[in-house]
Amino acid sequence: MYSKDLKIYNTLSRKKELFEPLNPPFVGMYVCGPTVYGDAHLGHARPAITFDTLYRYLTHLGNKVRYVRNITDVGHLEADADDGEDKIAKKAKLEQLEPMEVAQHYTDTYHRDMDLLNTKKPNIEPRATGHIPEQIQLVKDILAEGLAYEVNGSVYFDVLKYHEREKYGKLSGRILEELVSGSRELDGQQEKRNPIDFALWKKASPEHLMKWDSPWGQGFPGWHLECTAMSAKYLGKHFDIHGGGMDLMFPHHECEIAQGNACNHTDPAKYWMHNNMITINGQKMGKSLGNFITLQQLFNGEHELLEQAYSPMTIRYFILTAHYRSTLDFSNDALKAAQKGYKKIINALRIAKNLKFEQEEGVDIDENQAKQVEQNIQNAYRAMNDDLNTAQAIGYLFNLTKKINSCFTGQLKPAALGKEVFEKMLDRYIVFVEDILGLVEEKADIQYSLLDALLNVYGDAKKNRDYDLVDQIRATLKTNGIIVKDMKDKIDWAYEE
RNA sequence: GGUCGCGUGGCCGAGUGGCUAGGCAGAGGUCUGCAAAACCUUGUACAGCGGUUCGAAUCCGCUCGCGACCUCCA
Repeated sequence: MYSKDLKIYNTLSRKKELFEPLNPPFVGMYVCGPTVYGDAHLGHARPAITFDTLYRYLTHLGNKVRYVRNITDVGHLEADADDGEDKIAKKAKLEQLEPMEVAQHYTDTYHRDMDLLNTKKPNIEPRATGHIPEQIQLVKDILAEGLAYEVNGSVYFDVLKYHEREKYGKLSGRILEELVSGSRELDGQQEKRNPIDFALWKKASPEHLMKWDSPWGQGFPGWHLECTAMSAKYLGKHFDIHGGGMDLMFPHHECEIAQGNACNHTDPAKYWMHNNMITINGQKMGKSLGNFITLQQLFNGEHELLEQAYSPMTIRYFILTAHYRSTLDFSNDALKAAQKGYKKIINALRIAKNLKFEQEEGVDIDENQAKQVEQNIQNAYRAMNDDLNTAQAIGYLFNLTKKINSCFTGQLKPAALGKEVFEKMLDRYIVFVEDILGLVEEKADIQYSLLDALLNVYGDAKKNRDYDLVDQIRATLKTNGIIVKDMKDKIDWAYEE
């Protein structure tokens, strides 16, 4: 069989490490989910697809994975906000809606978009607002440890004191002294003993919409607390994998580590994984830069930077063609190329599902061809095992694509591969494309039985040399995104690339 | 300013001391009524300058360029 030794890059050690579950075959995986106060955009797609693929691959390798991804429906404090109003509440006022109504709406649209990208649902998708008691308990625990202090109804984490016990900054590589000297004075920091301290619990102003009773008065939980509370609740105090975008490394994940160590006396996760960022035409995506593209805009092409619409599977494929730790640049040229590549894979997938082995007289096994097939399968696994290198794995899949297409057109006889290798090739190809990479066929808006009937007419017309009719059928199908494939002994169709 | 990372052929994007990445685009070919699809062939790429080495895109140094985080953000 193929190697199951998966190596993943652990941000904590800055090295690729062999992945060894804490309690095999069970694997606990926590990924930072969206803050639901706006439509899902490109930046949400990458971590969702990256960790979906990890989830799929870990499962494929035989692990029993519990995948937890939170919904942040308590807005985080805004950086420069001096009114203590959180993101969700702010948007709510703007739209005259209840905060939970806003959260529900964007949770729904997030789910819709994630479904379109064919990401599997997490096993548990906890909401921050559903875990206020747990978060209050955490604050109490950290206070009891003497690593937090209360000021005017807010509670702050005492980073310096924590640092005496456990190093602060080990995930992001920050040096505490530099953080202290380099931090800026922001509004509302007068309460803190030190600028780098962070809020565990924040006092709510009277006009603040989302607030809860606590031992320190009415307020709401701090930036980083929900992940500590919910990961511990559902995965335990020490679990296998914690994932998220690189931008969350500091301060969010650093603070989670501090909180976890403060109250649970252990690092929350054994492996920390971070996907890199996305750029658009070489530029960082940002609301202020006017290149903020939502997934829906991408799917329907309605954005001034987009020359056309790009389907969800094109986006998924595109994201998988780069390694998750590399930055990935979105451009029309790159996406158009991705669209063609995706369709090439899917056309071969269709073929792989329908091909049957045929033994033929006088066809000997071509050892060289058979060996190439074996090696490409092995290499695809090796690539995935090497820190989830989907880009490289796809490269090997394209080599198999050629073999599959050749078998279909008759240029390579299945018998030349031998039954075992041939069937393994088809099986592994389907498993890789559909189960591991999560690439599925986006069906054209067309009835397949009618398509077959039309192709019969097409075949007859060809026999009768009625080329006007032949061309007409071709043209009609082409407008529906279907290409007719004429081969020596048969006729088939494919999605237009 | 501090910390970290990156610069690969026309484009995208793997690789990271010697072994074809791959896709898109381009060129030639097979097939075809013509096409398309598919397949085959085709690209002397690794920012620049030095250094280490038998050998460097891959290691080291410098220079230039780009980016990320430090501040809402995935």
